[in-house]
Amino acid sequence: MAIHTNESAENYLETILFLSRSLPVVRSVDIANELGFKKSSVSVAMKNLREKNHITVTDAGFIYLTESGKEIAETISERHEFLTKWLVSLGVDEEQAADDACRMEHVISAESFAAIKKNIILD
Amino acid sequence: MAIHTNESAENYLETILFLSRSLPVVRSVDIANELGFKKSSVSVAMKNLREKNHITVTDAGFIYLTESGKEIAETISERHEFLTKWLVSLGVDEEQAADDACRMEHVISAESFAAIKKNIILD
DNA sequence: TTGTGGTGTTAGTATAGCCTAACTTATGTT
DNA sequence: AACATAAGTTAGGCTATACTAACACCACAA
Repeated sequence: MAIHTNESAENYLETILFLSRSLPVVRSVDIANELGFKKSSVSVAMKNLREKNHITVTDAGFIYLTESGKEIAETISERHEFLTKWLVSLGVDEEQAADDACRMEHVISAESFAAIKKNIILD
Repeated sequence: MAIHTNESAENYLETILFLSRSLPVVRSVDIANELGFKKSSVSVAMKNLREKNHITVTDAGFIYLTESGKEIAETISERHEFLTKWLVSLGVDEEQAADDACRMEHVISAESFAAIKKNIILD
């Protein structure tokens, strides 16, 4: 049976990366808004990510990905984009595609994703 | 964020269907053996499935899918087979493919699965 | 200076799903 | 009869992840 080891953590990291592309700095509250979670939930999650050394947080509350955090975020983000585009190219509705991608991106092995990427040409 | 509403339940139902293909009757202990779970866990899960009317259980402990249970089980089972074959056809190792399929099968929307099935010809 | 809004934290709650431990019950063997 | 084995149940524990409630802090405005 699948153990969702880190799905939640992966999502937070991906969101931090995503937000960092449009915001000058990323704060807990930005993540909460983006994900529709309460700030207390994000606060606890950030504490965990800090303990795992996937992020650093400045005194001002600005959140930055560490090397390991960036690596995870980029992996998930790449999958997200690819899977979304792929589903859309198959005729799936944008929103639904993004939604499904958001769940699939966490459960595919590196091996399978590589195989999919190699065999499916987009654009 | 994804809410794994029924991943566990879906898996149990799929397993019941799977076992019913090779066993004369399916009992809790068979499910526990198949999934590598403890019988107490299965017992509780069966209680939930019973309450949701996805299975019926005879006095002798034989488990049968109801219409709704069968429908879910068949949906998931079809996805499992399709996704596994697909990944294998892309060069993914049998075991890894089955493993990934087992996780993907629960998170894909009906719309996306239909689109994938329509666009990918296997065999 | 006092008050208000925005941000973050902590504590405690709830649910899902697995686990171990302990128990009941039925069956079957000696 | 007595005990072992197999099957199922219940109670309680643990982890992950979200939640609400309550509070601390800061900065700015009246």
